[in-house]
Amino acid sequence: MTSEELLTVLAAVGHAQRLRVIAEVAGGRTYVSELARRLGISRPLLYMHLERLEKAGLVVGSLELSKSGKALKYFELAPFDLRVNAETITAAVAADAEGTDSDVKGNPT
Amino acid sequence: MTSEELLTVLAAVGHAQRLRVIAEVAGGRTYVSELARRLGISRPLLYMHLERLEKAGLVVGSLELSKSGKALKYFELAPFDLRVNAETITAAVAADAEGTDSDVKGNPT
DNA sequence: GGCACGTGTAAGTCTTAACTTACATACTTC
DNA sequence: GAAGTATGTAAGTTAAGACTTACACGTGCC
Repeated sequence: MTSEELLTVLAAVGHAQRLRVIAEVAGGRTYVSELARRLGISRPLLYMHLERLEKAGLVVGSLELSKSGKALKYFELAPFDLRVNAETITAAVAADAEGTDSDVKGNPT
Repeated sequence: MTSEELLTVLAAVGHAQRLRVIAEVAGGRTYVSELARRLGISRPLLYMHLERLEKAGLVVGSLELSKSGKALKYFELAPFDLRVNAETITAAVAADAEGTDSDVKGNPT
């Protein structure tokens, strides 16, 4: 994991609104407009946050058609469990310095 | 842990420069000016980042006197291991709601 | 005393992210 | 076809961080 990837997740999660979004989505899948109402924020704003969370791989969205024919964009939580400690961070920063060699270390024994 | 506390850590760690700072300090304690040179950033800027990291409890600084009499501000890594997952986040957001009766959901227990 | 090296901080600039407003599109129901 | 609800995005404003420059202060050394 490069520091850029790590940063994408950390920066995504390092914001009050997005923390609330995650908490809400963790309670069950919802569609955007409904979520915006629940959180009391504007839909475009929520949209931006969801985009960022999705890019970080924390939530996944899917456009679905209700049986009434209306298009609803549902979001649900993606399984994630990131460890933030000195080891994770130094490894990520070191991965940058390694240049092109991505140095896959799934099991740093 | 409230979301504010969680956020302090996540926001502190969610920045490229600070990631590098942590990685560098993880390699051993150093004083500010030396660290600034190594990272190639200005001392006041580093100062700000260190302040933020310290506030988040990720590093600890101590002003020491070298035997030559010069004051050096040393920083070293604080032990930390935070888990970033749905559970941590929902718990933190829920902790906020405790004590504030602003929004009681339609699920009275 | 003047230079080199260190800490600490104030004040400004600049960049980026967050947020708002507004509009286009689509389908349902009345 | 107008009203309601939904998605999607563009364009603008505002707020927040990040970053720079500059200075005050202290100590050791030539």
